[in-house]
Amino acid sequence: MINLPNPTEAELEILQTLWQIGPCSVKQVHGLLQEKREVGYTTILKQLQIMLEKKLVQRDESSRIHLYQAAISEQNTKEKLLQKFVINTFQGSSHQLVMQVLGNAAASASELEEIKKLISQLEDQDPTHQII
Amino acid sequence: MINLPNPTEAELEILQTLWQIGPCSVKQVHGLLQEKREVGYTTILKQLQIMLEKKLVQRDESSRIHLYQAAISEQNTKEKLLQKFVINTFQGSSHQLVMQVLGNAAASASELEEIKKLISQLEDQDPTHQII
DNA sequence: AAATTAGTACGAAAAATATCGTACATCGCT
DNA sequence: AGCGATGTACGATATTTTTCGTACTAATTT
Repeated sequence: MINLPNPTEAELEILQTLWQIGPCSVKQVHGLLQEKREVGYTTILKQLQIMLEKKLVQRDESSRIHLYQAAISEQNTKEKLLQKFVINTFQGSSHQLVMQVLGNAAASASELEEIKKLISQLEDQDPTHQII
Repeated sequence: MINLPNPTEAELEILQTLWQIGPCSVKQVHGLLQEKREVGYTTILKQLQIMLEKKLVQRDESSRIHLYQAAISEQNTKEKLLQKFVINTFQGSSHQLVMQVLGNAAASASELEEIKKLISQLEDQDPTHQII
């Protein structure tokens, strides 16, 4: 299975927090995650330290309370994760994936509208656009 | 991180093979995967045995050469994997995911057409449809 | 029937993730 | 200065997933 060097699930969970609230202390991250599930403080601390080594986050050590922030962009990370997911699960066919999403999860009327609008834009901007 | 009881990556890789070619021997599965990456025969064998325990596959032992086949449906499995992925990566917003796909990977004109068609169908069939 | 070939079973190790306990440092109070 | 509260560092363990070597069994060939 193709394995791009991506954050693991637990790491992604932490990244989501950092993307959401920006630079913050271990305590803050732990606080938020704690709301979702039982997890030890040092677990998150350790995780952040590991992520620091992997350069997934960076930290400001100027004060005693270290502040962590994401070192990789939300957009780019999700893009890569999506790419990997599509390859592993839908044999690389994003078309297939979209059909699955629309077919199963579907969307509200207004959101379908929005998607249609985006599609039109794509068609206009580059008629030869060919990727999937 | 939410963890639905899904096949792992290596298991999914094998399932994809089984879905594709139907009931077959370890040798066949191994042969196909071998084309993609270096992997030992007994690795696949063991994996299939584990998957049998987990009821991800079933096997026909009537002949000496056991034949394995997927015990879970392709459709349903991908649906669940997608669900989990959307939750973990896009905070449950399939809308966000679709926008990401269309924006980045995009699609060929004809496929965009197809998607638009599906959207229209969805809109027609149930105007109050509301899920994302 | 002996030797080679083709399978399966199974234990165990390797690798990757995830989780935590304990020790140590620093700050703010009394 | 002494003490409790709040932090970080780090080793260790647990868990999950992946991989493979070795042993055993049945078939096939010579």
